[in-house]
Amino acid sequence: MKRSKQQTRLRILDAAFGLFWRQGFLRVSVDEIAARAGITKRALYQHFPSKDDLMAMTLAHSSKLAIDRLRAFPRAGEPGAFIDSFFADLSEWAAKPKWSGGGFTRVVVELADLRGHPARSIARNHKTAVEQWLADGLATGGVSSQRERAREIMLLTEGAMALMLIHGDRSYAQTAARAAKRLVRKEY
Amino acid sequence: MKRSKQQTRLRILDAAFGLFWRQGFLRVSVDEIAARAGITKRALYQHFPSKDDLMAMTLAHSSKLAIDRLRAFPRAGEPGAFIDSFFADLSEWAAKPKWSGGGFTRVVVELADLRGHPARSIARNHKTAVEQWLADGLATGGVSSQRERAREIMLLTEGAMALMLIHGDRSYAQTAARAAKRLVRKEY
DNA sequence: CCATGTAAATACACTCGTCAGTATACTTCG
DNA sequence: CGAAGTATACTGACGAGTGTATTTACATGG
Repeated sequence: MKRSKQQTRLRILDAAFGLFWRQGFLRVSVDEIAARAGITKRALYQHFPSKDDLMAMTLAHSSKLAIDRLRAFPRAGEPGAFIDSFFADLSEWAAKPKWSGGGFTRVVVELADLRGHPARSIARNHKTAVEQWLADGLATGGVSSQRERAREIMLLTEGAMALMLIHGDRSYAQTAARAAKRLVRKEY
Repeated sequence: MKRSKQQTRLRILDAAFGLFWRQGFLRVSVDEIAARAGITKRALYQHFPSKDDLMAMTLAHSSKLAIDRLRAFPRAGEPGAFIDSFFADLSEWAAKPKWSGGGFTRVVVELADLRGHPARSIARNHKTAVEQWLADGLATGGVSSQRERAREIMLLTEGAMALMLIHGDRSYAQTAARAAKRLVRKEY
């Protein structure tokens, strides 16, 4: 059962991501992560020095994945359609049976009082990248003041995630999409 | 040092609120709460049967306080001014040195995978009440489609809390206020 | 083709700390 | 007396991280 270092590392990151995402940081034990990765705890600690580091690495890894996914997202064409498909995607994501909100925001909330935690700056960079991606997409669609519009869409997106989680009601994503489309209309 | 049952109960709720709000549910121990309330743990357990119940009672209590505070909020007059003062209040709140986001949202996020937890329905009711309060305020100001507009403002508010926490940048509240004002304009 | 070294992982017991919740006997105040 | 609380020690569980000896599989060189 010899596996390459990289391979095992990835297995651990995948396992950690799935668990952190569903149950948060504090409610997941290192033993659980190791078990899910099909590995012993001792072996896990040969790859990551501590649970906090593992969490930071996990976030960094899933940020990469999420941003790759965004890059593949259809962004050209009319901004209304772009916004619609963006929020439709969000809504579909939230439809997963055990959806527990966005992983990045969740982590930041959970570690809200720990200002210096490495995971927080990763989450910050991630959100900044998404906002930038939105601004680029809007500019491509001919929207002016893309920076402000992109921020507004970020606000609506984060709000939709929180309220969908609180109420278990996905229609908040639709409301957010309608609001976003009105906000980017030229006539306004 | 004889105190009335009600008095002690309130001291505990206050202590718990302060700690839960800053550090979340999991990161606070019952011992800490008791110490902060100036009481022994044993005495605390004569008022609340478990930490989970205490948390639920704490949320219910602080929901009452928050809604009383909202009721005292100036709501009459021009909707633009109403929205401005609402988000200004939010921004000021977030300026507190150790601000850690909204307590209700934080709790829901932290317990995201525990669907049946009593604290969650309290948070849900709270957000519903706030949304209703917003709709009433908008209607008073002559805004039409107040329900949809109120939902949009909720989205912007929750988003602003999340992003202010993530980035440590209060300007998201201003962006949210501007967006909200544009969304309620009659001409739209 | 086989020996042997070595990286990766196992098995498993153990330390140390934390924390929810309990038990029991005592105290204070009205 | 009785309600409210103190003091203090305890149980039982869980979890992060370590120590140590052992095993598996591949690589390389003879």
